[in-house]
Amino acid sequence: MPKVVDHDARRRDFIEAAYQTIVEEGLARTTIRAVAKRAGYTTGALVHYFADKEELIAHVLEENGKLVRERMQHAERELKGRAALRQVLLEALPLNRRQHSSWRIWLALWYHSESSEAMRKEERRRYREWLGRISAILRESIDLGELPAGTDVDARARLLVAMVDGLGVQFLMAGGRMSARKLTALVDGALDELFGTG
Amino acid sequence: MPKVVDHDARRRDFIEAAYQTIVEEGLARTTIRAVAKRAGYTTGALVHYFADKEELIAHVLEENGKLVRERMQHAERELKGRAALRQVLLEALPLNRRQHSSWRIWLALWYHSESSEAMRKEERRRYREWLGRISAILRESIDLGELPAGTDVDARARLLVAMVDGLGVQFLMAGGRMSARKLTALVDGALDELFGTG
Amino acid sequence: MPKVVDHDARRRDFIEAAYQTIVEEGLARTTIRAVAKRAGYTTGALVHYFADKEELIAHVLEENGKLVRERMQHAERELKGRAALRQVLLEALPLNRRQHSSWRIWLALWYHSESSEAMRKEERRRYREWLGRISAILRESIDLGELPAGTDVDARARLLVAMVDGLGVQFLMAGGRMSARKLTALVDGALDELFGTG
Amino acid sequence: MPKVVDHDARRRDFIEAAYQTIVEEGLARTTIRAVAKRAGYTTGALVHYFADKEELIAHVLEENGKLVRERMQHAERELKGRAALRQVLLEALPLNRRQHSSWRIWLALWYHSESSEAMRKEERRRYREWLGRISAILRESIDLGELPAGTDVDARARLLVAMVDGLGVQFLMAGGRMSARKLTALVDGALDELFGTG
DNA sequence: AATGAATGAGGTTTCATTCAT
DNA sequence: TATGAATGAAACCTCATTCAT
Repeated sequence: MPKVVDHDARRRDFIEAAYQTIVEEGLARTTIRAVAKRAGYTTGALVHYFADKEELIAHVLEENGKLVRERMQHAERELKGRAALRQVLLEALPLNRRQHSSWRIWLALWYHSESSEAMRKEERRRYREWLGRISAILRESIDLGELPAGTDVDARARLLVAMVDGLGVQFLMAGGRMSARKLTALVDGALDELFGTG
Repeated sequence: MPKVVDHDARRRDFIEAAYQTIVEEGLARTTIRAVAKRAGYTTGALVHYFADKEELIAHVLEENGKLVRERMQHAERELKGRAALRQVLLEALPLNRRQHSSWRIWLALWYHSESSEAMRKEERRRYREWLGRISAILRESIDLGELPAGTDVDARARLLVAMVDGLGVQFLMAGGRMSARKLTALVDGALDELFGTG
Repeated sequence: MPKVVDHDARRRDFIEAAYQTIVEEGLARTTIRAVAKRAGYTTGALVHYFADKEELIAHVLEENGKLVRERMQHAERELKGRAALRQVLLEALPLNRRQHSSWRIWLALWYHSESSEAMRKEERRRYREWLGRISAILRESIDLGELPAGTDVDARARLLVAMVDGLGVQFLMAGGRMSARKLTALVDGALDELFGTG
Repeated sequence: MPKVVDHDARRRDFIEAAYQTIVEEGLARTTIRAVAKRAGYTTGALVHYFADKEELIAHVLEENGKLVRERMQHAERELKGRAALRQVLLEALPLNRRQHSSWRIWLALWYHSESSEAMRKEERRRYREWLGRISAILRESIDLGELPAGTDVDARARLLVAMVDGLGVQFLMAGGRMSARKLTALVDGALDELFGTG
């Protein structure tokens, strides 16, 4: 019998180590040595689980997507219409530690997407999900009578996603000079306007 | 007798070469060798003008900011109120070749801002300018009667900047799947709403 | 009770797998992982049967020698004198798939012989066999009256072996630009001369 | 002014170091580290002159070809007909230190030719030269009346080249058990037969 | 007997930086 | 000032070998 090792658990270890390294050091400084060391193994061990660096990074992206998705789905399950929309948008912003990490990944994604097919692919998937999710909630809001029937759902969804992406960047770049409260207020202001409650 | 050299002109050569290299190859592939070669000099020459790579990059960022500023100022000189706002927002989006280049720089900025003080500093300057410019136009619109007097100028400005940043990223990531026309329509839709002309 | 395993059969599996890998990938790319995988086992299993890589390779060489020997012996059993000589020489050339494989092994042997005692040893054995075989057939030809009694058997044998080795290399390097027919014609021309039938 | 360096001389240094390393250690152990060290530089320096390992090796092959060519041409200038042929054949055999080195290169060439286009190309060039040279001398011998007019020059040339290649390998593999005198005697025996003087 | 995870040395390559000229 | 050769650290990747199970 082989040395008893939970192969999947070990893979998760490396993915988690890579995730944390990207978040803390940036993708450029995320070397396989650094990842392996953080995970408590040697570089050679990492290669057992991921053929090369690119494959490892791809898994990190996938993992990040999965985490975000779960948080969003949770918000949708609990709430409806405007309340759900608000929760999903806030959940996407870098207000807490987990989301802050996801944002570091996204910035890396945006930056590298011009030179990496894997990155582009992942980023497109992210947008597709985002737009689909927001659109669904908007249609729900229409059904609930919160929004007028003639609302251009697709355009609205794109503008909301843009707002979140843009506010997220602003918040990150402010480096503590913008409060979470202010960020939330901006989102609520936009929602007030959208739902005609301003 | 010292060799007569236009020190500033030479510096601009290197900055321009670095700018083009970042835009075309990405910051990761922007080696000082590549920059020096593109400028028509050797690595050793570059070192005379910039202490290290980071200093060179910082100057590229500054240069990029200057270029964008000039385009914006031009738009402001020619137009007023809503028309000026529209022009400034469109000017910021990656619709033409020049703006596309600036966006490549910004993505690099965002990505590296966590690990580079120079990047953070430049990015904060960019936001300050952006917000100041938009706020000024919004106030102008209020004066012109295009917007109600009670408009929260600061919040509006932040949301507009966020929209532009977010839409810019969406457009870049779409990689040709989103038309310039559609992007413009999204901005116009947002302006219609803001100015109550939807 | 120990697990019942046909030790020799398992060893042959590995040797055969290594043989095929060398032939198809070259000795440089013949990693023990690749061999083990091709054999349907893991690297750890291979180690049970061969102390290290060199020992495995040595067995491949031995196996290859055995295969060639069998083909030659078959030719000798069926034919006599010049006819046997012709058959043995042609059997040695890389005209068919099996022989092509042996030639890949020999080229590896020649190349590595300077740095590997095992290789040198195997190669010397190959020559000893070759020369003994050819010499025996030449003496047979003398007995049959096909060759004059004064023939310098040893020199003749060495020149014939050299011819085969040299032609084999030419054929392999030509990479399809030399036909099997032409190769055969060259051998027949040499035999015509040797046996005074040109 | 730059550091004064004879660029071509430096390249030759590296090529010579690589040549010696291949000869003494074999191509497999010819690492760029080893080559650079032997040349007295660091690995980084080597990269200034050769983009990668393959390019360096290609130059070694070319250099080797040049050396052999020069020796052959010298033999041809001084002698005619059979005497020239004898000299060229002996010059090709690994009888002296210089030729011994060339043979190590050729064995590497043969071995790696299946997996390297550069190797195949170089080897084909070697054969073309070889055959052309021998054919020319054979035609000269016909003109001189040393050989009958009907001699099949092409077939003869191929057999002579094969003989030399085969004898060279035998000699190398014998590892000192075959004397230079014996090797020369074998060649002379073959020439006696060819020129009808046996 | 067999597994296959893990090690760690060693390979090629890239590149910011230094420095003799 | 300018050159560009040279350094040397660090990156990714490969792989024979070891060893706990």
